[in-house]
Amino acid sequence: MTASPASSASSARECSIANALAVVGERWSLLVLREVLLGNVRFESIAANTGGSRDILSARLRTLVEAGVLERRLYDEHPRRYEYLPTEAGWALQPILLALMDWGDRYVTQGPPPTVWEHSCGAELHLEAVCAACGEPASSGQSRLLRLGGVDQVPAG
Amino acid sequence: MTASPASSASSARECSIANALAVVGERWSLLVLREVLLGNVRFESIAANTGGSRDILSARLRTLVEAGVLERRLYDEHPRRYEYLPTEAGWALQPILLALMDWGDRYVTQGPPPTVWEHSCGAELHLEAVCAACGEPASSGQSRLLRLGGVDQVPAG
DNA sequence: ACTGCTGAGTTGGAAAATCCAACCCACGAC
DNA sequence: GTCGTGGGTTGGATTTTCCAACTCAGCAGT
Repeated sequence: MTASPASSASSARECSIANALAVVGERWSLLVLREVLLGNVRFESIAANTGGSRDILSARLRTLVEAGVLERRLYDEHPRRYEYLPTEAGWALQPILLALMDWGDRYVTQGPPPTVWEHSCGAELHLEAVCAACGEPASSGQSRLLRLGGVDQVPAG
Repeated sequence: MTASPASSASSARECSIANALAVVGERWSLLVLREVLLGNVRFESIAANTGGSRDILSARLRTLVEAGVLERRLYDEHPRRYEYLPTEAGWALQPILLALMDWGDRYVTQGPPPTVWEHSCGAELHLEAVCAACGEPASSGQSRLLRLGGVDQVPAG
C-alpha cells in the first residue's frame, strides 16, 4: 500500500487508468469483486471460489472497503459475522469484469467459455463498447485523444 | 510467473476473468498497454510515461510478448533497437482500458478527468457497455448467469 | 582520438507483497 | 465436552518489486 502505480516516480502520466489500478489493480482485487458481484459476499465463499490465501483476501477486503468499493456489513450479532456488499462504485466495475471475461474467452481460455451470461433480450451476453453519445462502436481508429494529463493534444496533421 | 491467480489453489473457479488477469493482471502490465496503444512503443517512452522501474518493465514486456499481446519488432539494425507493437489481442484490450479510465474518472480521480478522448461523432468519448446482440445496455440486473465454470446454473425461483 | 549522449536493457541488494499452513476465538450442535 | 463453522490472524519462506547504478553499442561533436 505504500507506492501505488499511480503515485510512483517522477514524470509518470497523471491518468485515471493508473488511479483505477491503484484501487483495484492489486492481485486478487478483481477476483474478489467477481465473487462479490456474483453474490458470494462472505469470507468463506470468497476464499473458496477465488483460491486466494485467507490473509491476503483479508487485506484486500480491507483495502476495498477503505476505497469505497465494498461495504462491510454485520449480518449476525452474536458470533460477529460480516459480509461484503458492493457499493455503487463496486457495481460500476461490472462492465470491466465482463469485458475482461470476454477478452479472456477470446484470447486466453482454451475451449468453450467457462462462464456464460444471458442478457435480458434472450441472447448470450457479449459486450460491446459503444460511444455513450451516439451509440456507435468505440473501436480503434474511431477516437482521438483530446487531452492527456491536463495537456491538450495537437491533432496529428 | 510461477503461480498465476488462475492456476492456484484447489477449487478456484475456472474462469476467463482469472485467465485474463493471469496475462494482463500483473502490476504495470496494463500501464504498459496504455502507452503502447497510445503509440509510445519504445522502451524509453514507456519507462518515462509509466514511471515503472526499467527492470520490471523489461520483464513485463517480455511476458506480454510471450502471451501474444505485444509483438517485438526490430526497427533499427545497427544499434539493435526494438519496439513493441500491439497485436490483435493487444488492441482488443483497448475497451478495457477505456472502461477502467471511465471508472477511475468517476470514482477515484479528484477534479476533472486528466485524459479526454473525442469520438468520431464529435462528442467526448464515454463508454457504455451494451449487449452485442440487441444493443441494449448491459447494466446490473439485465443479465443472468447461465453457466459458471462448466456447470449450468439453475434459475433462482 | 576523446567525450558525451541516446536507446535498450541488465545487475545487485534492500524492501514489500504473496504464499501456505497452522493457529485462534466465539458460538451452536451433538 | 468435543466437533464443526465462520472469520479471521500469525509466522516464516518465497517471490516480486523497487531503485540506483552499470553495461554495451553506436553516433555526434571537437
